[in-house]
Amino acid sequence: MSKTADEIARETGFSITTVRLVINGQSDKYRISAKTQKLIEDFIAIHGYSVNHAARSLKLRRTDTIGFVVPDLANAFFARLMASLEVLCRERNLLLLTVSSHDDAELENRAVANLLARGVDGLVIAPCQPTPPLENRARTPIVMFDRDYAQAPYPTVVSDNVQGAQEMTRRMLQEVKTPFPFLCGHADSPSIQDRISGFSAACAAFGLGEGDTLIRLDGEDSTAAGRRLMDALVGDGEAQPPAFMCSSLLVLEGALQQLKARFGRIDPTILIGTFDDHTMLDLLPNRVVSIRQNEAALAKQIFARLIEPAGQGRRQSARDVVAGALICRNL
Amino acid sequence: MSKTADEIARETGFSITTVRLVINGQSDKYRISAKTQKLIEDFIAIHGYSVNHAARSLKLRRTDTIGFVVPDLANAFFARLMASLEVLCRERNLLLLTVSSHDDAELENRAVANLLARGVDGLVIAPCQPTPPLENRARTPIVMFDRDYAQAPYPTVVSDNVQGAQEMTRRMLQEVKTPFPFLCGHADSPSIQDRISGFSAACAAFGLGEGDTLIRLDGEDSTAAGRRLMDALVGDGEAQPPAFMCSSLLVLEGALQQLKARFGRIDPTILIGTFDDHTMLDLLPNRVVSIRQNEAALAKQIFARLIEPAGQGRRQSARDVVAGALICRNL
DNA sequence: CTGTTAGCGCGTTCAC
DNA sequence: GTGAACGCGCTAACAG
Repeated sequence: MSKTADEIARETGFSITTVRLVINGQSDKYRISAKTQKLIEDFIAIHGYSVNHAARSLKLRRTDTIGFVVPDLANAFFARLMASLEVLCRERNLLLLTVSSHDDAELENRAVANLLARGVDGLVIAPCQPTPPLENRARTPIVMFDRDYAQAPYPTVVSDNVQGAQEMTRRMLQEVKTPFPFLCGHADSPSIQDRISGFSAACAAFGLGEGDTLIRLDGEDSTAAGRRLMDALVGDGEAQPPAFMCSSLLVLEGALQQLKARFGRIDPTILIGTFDDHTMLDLLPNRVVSIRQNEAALAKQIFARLIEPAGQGRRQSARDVVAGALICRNL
Repeated sequence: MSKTADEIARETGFSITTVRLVINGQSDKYRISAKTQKLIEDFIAIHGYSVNHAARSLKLRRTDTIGFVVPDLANAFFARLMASLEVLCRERNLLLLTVSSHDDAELENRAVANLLARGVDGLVIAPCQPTPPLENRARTPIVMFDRDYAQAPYPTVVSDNVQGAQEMTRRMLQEVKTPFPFLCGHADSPSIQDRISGFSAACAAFGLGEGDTLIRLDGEDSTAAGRRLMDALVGDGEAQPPAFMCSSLLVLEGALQQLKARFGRIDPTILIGTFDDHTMLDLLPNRVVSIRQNEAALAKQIFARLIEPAGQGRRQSARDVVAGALICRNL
């Protein structure tokens, strides 16, 4: 460990105050003699000094840390969001404490409690359950994102799922000009509800009736769900669907796996739509439309909500919506 | 904020020691009367209590945190490793502080310095440079992984790249029975050197001479590098290579992008080999061989090295090697 | 069984 | 220009 301010004072013979003034750059303000200053600075250059964050936190009641709880960092979206948040934190000398909940409500609660107990100065949560029972006694600023469970007593930032679904659906209809199915995992989550709304709206705008709006639901968001949904879709038929849309990359993966298992290959003429983007979609020969969330913009908005003066809308649980981008491949 | 132990003592009328004994579950040991215990527990149940980590750290000179520095969390390998490490940490009530260096030496140094200054109890680094100039004055246990820059003064844990490359090459030769190129990004890194050794060894074992061992190098690990390498490989020729191997997913992506750009499509008969695995490789119709690193085993080994008593081999900078798994698709 | 005490290192305030 | 002292909340050792 570097020296403490006390040690420096003792070993240089100056008083602790003098040393501190130099360390904190207030030497001019208090007219410390130039040579004293130089002496101390030289000593530090040799022996080093770094503040003891524990002591500092204890005194200032502030840890210079932000907690971040996500369902799963293996999900590229969360990883990218984390990267964006990290940049914002670094600019302000904050450290991001990231914990994954593995989509487990119990783990999520423990993570939140732990971070709160460690006195984070702010907390960002992508909840995996409707009601994170936060006993937030410290009144730590909290922001939720990604999933907007309506009742949340905290500001929430989400991507514009309605708009995204609508755009993607419109683009796909323009291409195939006929109804196509929307395979939805994690059907009970609010974001998915929004995506369904957007899909339905675009279908209606295209003149399709209720009966032509083909939505298939599954409870979980996984490749298994994708396989189930695709299995139910193709049934015993001999034809691969000309087009379909998925609620997430995982569902898409499962759906494609199922096609491959069932037909031995993926028909390259299928038009594919999916939420969330991934460079590996480049590998498909198919026409692919996807919605990429704007992680940087989301992070910026989250951060803004996090550090905005308390009471300025925090109580009203503001809800921010950030647009995504439509990405087209091979068309 | 929850009450402090002092407040609880004052407000219940007991002494701070009594309160603490109850809090720390040592009430039996010190024979605190049952009713005193109940009184205090009830008070806490109502008003809450959680230790102040800052004060605790200040006193115990221990933060119950582990620092983790990686080049890039968008890289699925690091994300998975982080997840594995997190589990190990949680079991021991440690919090993982993860920071990305974005493959920037300066950021890496700052991250390391910052974490060290914050007094992490251990530090795990996937270095992006040969010499992380660590002024580790606190003698914090440090473990390096993923990239083994030989001189590292700390224990290092890496995947068995020689063995992995050898196995993959052997499997591919068995399939195509003819020399094929190895496209290498980030050629100066030690892991890549190992992969090249393995590749060469397998080629030699197959009876191929030096001239048939086709290795192509690029300085960086990126899709751009992959495109460059593939471009140089196919030149003006009209044929796609029957088989090739890549040093990473990024290089593979770039190589495939280039094929697509050059020939309009990716020949599905190409045999592809790559380091690092990704479920999206399922989407390719091609035969694909890949090496998946064993993140859980790596994490376990890293953790073991991190918490092992200092001096037991730490100084000798142990080097652990963990085997990866060969994954075959469509063959 | 319970109470008292001495720091951990830092920031702040007041005194020389 | 410089020094001394207090308190943040906790742990640990010792004194009843």
